[in-house]
Amino acid sequence: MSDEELSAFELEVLQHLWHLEQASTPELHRRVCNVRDVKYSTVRTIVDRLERKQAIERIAQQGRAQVFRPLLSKAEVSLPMTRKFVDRVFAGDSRPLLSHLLDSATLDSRDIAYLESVIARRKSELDDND
Amino acid sequence: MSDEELSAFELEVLQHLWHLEQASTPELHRRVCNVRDVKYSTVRTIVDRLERKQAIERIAQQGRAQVFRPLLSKAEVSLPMTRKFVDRVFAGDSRPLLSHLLDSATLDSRDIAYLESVIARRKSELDDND
DNA sequence: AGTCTTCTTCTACAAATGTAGATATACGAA
DNA sequence: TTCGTATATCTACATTTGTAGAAGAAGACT
Repeated sequence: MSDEELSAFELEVLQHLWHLEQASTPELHRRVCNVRDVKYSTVRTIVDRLERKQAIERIAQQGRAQVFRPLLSKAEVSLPMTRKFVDRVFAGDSRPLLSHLLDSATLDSRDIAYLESVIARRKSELDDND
Repeated sequence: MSDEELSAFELEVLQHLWHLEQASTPELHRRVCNVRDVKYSTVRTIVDRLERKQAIERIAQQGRAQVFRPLLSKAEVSLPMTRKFVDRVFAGDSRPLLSHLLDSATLDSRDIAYLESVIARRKSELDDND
């Protein structure tokens, strides 16, 4: 079930689709080109691979261009990828990553208030023997 | 400067080296085999690639076995990889990852106390206009 | 209707990755 | 000192990934 690995480039295109909700291949090509220069057929190949991996689906035709939308939600992608990443890079222990992010992320007061509330909850849920 | 990408398998072997501080190829093979079954020459290939990427170096000979040690620290590997991961999977915004980890990580009271202190510091460092 | 464009589809290809076999060789034991 | 075995080295190969060209076809413009 959608458990194929997604490559860096595939993720890049999927990000655009998440952002746009849906998009044609030419549109995706333009978006990618805003960042770096790649040929249309390159992007098209990535789109095909995403479709084969059932990460996106065709939903319409705009002129001769096909329109796609994501089949996988951000969470469906990011949760398993995060697990794998933590396993690979942090030997399964997410705490160093957590503390690094807490230290380095750009956070405004609202973010901080939210994080405080999550920590407060985690604290209240502690077993006595922790 | 050590800016090559490290593959999943290369990271796995490097994790063992970080843990052991140094190890011979046969030792690494044994460790990897504790988890899944791979041939000696497979591990040896990975070790060679790590050496070519200057992620590890030979430091000794034990009988006919060569002993290696990491040349890259955990931080030297995990910091750039984390940046790339956040870019790819979270479009550069680490906050969703942060809150997911804060929510899901296994934390004892000591961990929580530490995280509280980091948040307190971040809070105290807030600009007024944040 | 004819032509120009723009997309699609197919094919290709080098590099990286995971995986392993074959062959040579140096240690260590007998 | 010889021999068996554990290691090293080298070669190989399928798959995935990033990248793109060629050829055909469907819309759009005149």
